[in-house]
Amino acid sequence: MPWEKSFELDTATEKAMTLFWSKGYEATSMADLTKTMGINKGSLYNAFGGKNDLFKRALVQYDRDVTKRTLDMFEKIENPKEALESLFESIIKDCTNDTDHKGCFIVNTSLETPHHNPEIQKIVQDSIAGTEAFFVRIVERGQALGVFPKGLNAKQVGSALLAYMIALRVLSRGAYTQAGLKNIRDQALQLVSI
Amino acid sequence: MPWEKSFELDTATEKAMTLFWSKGYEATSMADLTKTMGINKGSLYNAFGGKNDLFKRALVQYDRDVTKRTLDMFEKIENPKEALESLFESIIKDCTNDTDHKGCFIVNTSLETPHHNPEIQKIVQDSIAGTEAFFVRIVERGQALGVFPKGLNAKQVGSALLAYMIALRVLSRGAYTQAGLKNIRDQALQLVSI
DNA sequence: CAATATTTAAACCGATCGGTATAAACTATC
DNA sequence: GATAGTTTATACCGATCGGTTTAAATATTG
Repeated sequence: MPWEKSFELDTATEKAMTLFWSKGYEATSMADLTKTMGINKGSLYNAFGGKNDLFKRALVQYDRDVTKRTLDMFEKIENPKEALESLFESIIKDCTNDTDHKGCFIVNTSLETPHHNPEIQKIVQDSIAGTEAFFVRIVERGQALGVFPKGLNAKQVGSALLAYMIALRVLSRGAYTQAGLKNIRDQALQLVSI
Repeated sequence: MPWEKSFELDTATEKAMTLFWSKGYEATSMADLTKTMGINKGSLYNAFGGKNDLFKRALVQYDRDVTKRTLDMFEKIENPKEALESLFESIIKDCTNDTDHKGCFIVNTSLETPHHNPEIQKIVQDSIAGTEAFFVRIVERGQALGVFPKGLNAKQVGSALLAYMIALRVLSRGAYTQAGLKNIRDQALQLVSI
């Protein structure tokens, strides 16, 4: 056996991810990708298959390494109220820190969803369903611990928190003011305040 | 004076609008546009200037003929509670009726906003600010009429309603279930329930 | 009909699109 | 060092991109 592939698939995918995340599928060209990923066109096609396959791989990797990882992190916070506060705070902080205003790759893709193939659509749907389930669990745990009102309908409030999060991600791409974002965050947290 | 232009600029723009609305800027080609608008390439460039100018014109026209017109319509409803109910109902109804799942042209564009020129960005920002102001007025009027709780912070609740609306528009593109959309609508209306 | 202006179809432009092929340079194992 | 597989650079593919140009066909006014 003579040689192993010299570049890490996940590392290369991560660079592709950032491009697709920032610019979307259509506006990202293969030339962009090879330049940013630092690998040759031939290697890219050999390793990933094509633009669409690479996009799908990047989306799956984002869901695994960013979305799921972030949610896991916040779910480990013992106080659900603190978990929600930190989560929404981090979304707003993202907005100031990320000069590219990339927002959320999944949310961005969900807007292009009607023009993607079913596989991509399913990844987006599952990811969003996962985020909603996360919010429902947080609400239920908060109720069990007595830090959230017992009377809340956890599923309903979970949907509402998902909605607030998505709106923040959308508006953080540039169409809104920082003050407006904080208003929305405050309203989200007020949903579960006693 | 020999002749007037034979096609209505607004009618042609409306057809372009539907394309951009459904597919986004990048994914819509000049060939798509000339075919759908039913006018020749030369005429299109002569009358509109180019793809970007046409996009801007379509976006302005959408804001005028769809967004503002719709909001005006709902604002004319004397009971603010009914106005909100009808508005959110119509968003959900859009989702079932429109097989293309176009969502909202302004919201769709706001997601691509980082890659559009400042003029386009401003149209999106102003439109969203206008929608927020609409919600604030509705809330204030509802409070004055005693159908909404007096204790609400109208600006905060206005932001929250805007957020719910945006989330509905995003999720109606296909990433969510009909039941989930209704959950979100219910939560939005509960914001102002006594 | 004559004059004027618009629309159309079509060829054309250079650039770029996603994707492929090739051959040389490289790096590992044996 | 020979061998085998990977990488690179590069040229190439047909198709399409946004945009321009040209000339003929068309429609409106005087």
